[in-house]
Amino acid sequence: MTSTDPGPLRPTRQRRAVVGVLGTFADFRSAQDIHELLTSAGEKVGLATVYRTLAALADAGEVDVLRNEDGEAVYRSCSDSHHHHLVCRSCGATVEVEGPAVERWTRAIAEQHGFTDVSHTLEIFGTCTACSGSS
Amino acid sequence: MTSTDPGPLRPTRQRRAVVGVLGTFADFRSAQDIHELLTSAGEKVGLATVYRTLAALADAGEVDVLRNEDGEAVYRSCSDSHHHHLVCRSCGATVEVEGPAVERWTRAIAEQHGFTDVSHTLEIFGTCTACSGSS
DNA sequence: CTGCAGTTGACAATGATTCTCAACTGATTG
DNA sequence: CAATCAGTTGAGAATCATTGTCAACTGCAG
Repeated sequence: MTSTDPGPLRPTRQRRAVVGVLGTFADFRSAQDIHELLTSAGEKVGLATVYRTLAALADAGEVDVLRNEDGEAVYRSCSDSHHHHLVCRSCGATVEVEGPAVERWTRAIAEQHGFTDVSHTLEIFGTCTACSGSS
Repeated sequence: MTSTDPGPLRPTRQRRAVVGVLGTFADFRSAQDIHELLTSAGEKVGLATVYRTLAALADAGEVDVLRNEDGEAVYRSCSDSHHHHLVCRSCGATVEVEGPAVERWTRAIAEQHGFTDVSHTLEIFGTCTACSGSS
C-alpha cells in the first residue's frame, strides 16, 4: 500500500522541458498555462504529458500544487521544506512562509481529537502592495 | 463593487428542501451527492438549482465549502463564526475547530509583507480514532 | 385576480483532467 | 551496432463537475 517505490523516472526531453519552464516563473500556474508556455517556447510537449509530469513531480514533492478559486490545480516549483503560501489575489505573486507555531497547533488540535497521521493545507490570500493601489 | 446587497431570496420549496437535507448530515458532501439525497427523499429539485442554491448559501456564509482532493466542491452547513475543519481522511467525520492564534498569525504574516484584505483557508486532515483501528 | 421579478428545470455548453492505445525512445545487452 | 523491452508520449476521445440558456413557473405586492 504505502509503496515507497518511486519507479524509474526516465529523464526525457519532455520532462526536462517541463522542469525547465517551472523554473521561469515564481507564481502558481495551471497545467494548461504551463503547456502554453512550453509550446510558445518551441517545445513540443503533449498536454497529457504535461499533466502526467506535473502529477509525478507533485507526487515527488518537487512542486507545490494548490487549487485556485475555480478548483483548478495550479503548480509551482518549491523549496523542499514544508511551508505555506501567501498569494496575491490579484497578480498571483507568491511568498513562501513558514509557521512552526501553526504546525504545532494543527498537530495538537488533531491529537486532542484522537486524529492521527495528520496533515493540513493552509494558504493565505490577500492583495499585495503593488495591486492595492489600483482600484 | 463590494455590494452588500443580498438581494431578495425567496423561500421556495426547492431552497427549503436543500437547507433541509443540509441538516441531515455532518460531513462534507458534493453538490451531486446532495442532489441525490434530495431525489431519493422524494424532493424534485433540478441539479442546476442545487448548485445555485448551494452557491447562494455559501455566499451568505450559511454553509462551508471546501475542495476535496479531486477539486470538487463539497458543502456542509456550519455555525456562523469563522472556523476551520479537522476532517477524517477515511470516514469524512468533521470537527469544527477555532484557532485565534492562527487567525492572528496569518494576518500578521500578510501585513508584514504588505498584503491587505487578507483571508485564508486552513483544513486539517487525519485519521480519526474509529478509523485508525482498521487496516 | 394580475403582473412582474425572482426562480426553476431540462439540456446544451464549457473546460479541466483522465483515459486509451498504438507508435516511440532510451538504456541495456549480446 | 542491432535487437529488445519497459517506460513514455501524443492525439483525440471520454469523463465529469459546473455553468449558461431560456422559456415556463410561482410567490408576493397591488
